[in-house]
Amino acid sequence: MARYGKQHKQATRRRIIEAAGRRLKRDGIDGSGVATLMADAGLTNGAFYAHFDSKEDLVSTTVADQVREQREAFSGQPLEEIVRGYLSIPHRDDIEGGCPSAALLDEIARSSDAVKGAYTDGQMAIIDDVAARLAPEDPQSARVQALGVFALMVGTLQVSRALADQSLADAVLERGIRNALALLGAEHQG
Amino acid sequence: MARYGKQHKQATRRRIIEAAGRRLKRDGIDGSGVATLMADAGLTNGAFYAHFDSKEDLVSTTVADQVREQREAFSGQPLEEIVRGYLSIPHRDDIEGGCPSAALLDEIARSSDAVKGAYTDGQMAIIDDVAARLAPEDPQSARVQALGVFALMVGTLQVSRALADQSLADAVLERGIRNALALLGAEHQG
DNA sequence: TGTACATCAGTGAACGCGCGTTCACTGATGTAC
DNA sequence: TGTACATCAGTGAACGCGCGTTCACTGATGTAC
Repeated sequence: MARYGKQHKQATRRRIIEAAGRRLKRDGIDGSGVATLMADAGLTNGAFYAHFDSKEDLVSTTVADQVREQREAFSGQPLEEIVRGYLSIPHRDDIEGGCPSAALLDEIARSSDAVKGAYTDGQMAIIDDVAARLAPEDPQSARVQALGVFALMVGTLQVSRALADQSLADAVLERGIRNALALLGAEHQG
Repeated sequence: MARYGKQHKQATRRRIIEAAGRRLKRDGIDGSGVATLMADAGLTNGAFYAHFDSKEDLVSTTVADQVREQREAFSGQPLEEIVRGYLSIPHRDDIEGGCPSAALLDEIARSSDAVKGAYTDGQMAIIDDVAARLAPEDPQSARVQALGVFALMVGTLQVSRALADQSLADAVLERGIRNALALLGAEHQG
């Protein structure tokens, strides 16, 4: 029935989404053209529409995939390790391999509802994971706490990336770790 | 000598820069075309190059102007009022009139060195203003502290803007205020 | 086992459009007399 | 005071280019016999 192996097209689709994850974080959504995104996956522009309805479809799919990957990267790690890894120099210096929120948050905010929805759904899953560990008995308050810490981490990474003065940029990361742990610890024990 | 009043062209330039401030924050850098930017100022595309060397020139100029305006908005206010104003619902809901960092930080990070430099210079002036008030006797540590609080505020505003659930978005702002004040107060007294 | 065939993933040229930029021009302005 | 003029801010059409998208096609694949 199927002329090609069943996994063939699906594997190509995966390849496009993974390459797009890196490209979008590096060059932004508006800064990444369909032809470039396809070339990154080793294909030409024409094949694109056999895999996605539109560029927006790819962007929604990729954002969802990126956030899911971020969630997996966090899973199983102690909270303190998550914070230290997130606010590390390697993560700061690896925009295209790093957290999609830090790279794309304000462009996502300007995007269509489909993209925003894909982002929010995935991000809230991460928040709920953390909240469940913080205070399973008071999920509503724990969510807000987790979001507060997450916002601090995203902002800190962005600021550290924007600073030209490297020793200052490094110091901001260190301070960010201290601040994040304080916000986690105080509530956790209180 | 001058056929038009001296202030005429200068006033037009101002008009372009101010309109561009709003447009860039609303639609992003890549999302704002020269023709649209000029139409916002009540002009046509052709006149653009009598005022700026290139789109990049306008972007650098506008980013610098926006950050300078943000600095003025902060000046004279007590730190606590700055935090409460920044993390307020009106500011969250007014992207085009609000803080350029919250609207554009990750797009600025992807821009040319000219744009990044214009941003960093202005932003560090704000940071130094705050640092001088926090701990004039230890400017280096106060700078890092001020940057840490600023990063928290930027990240919190972005996250609050991205959340679809409004009551959650509002709660994140409230928590952000508490967190920012804690980071200011602890150090201030320690 | 070897060949003819149907499938369909991927190619590459073309579409209309908006981009940043250039330029010949228009016409309102302030000045000179 | 009224007119002729030089200035120059702003107009609008045009440039080459890359965008997102479409489509006729190619050619490698697995299947049928």
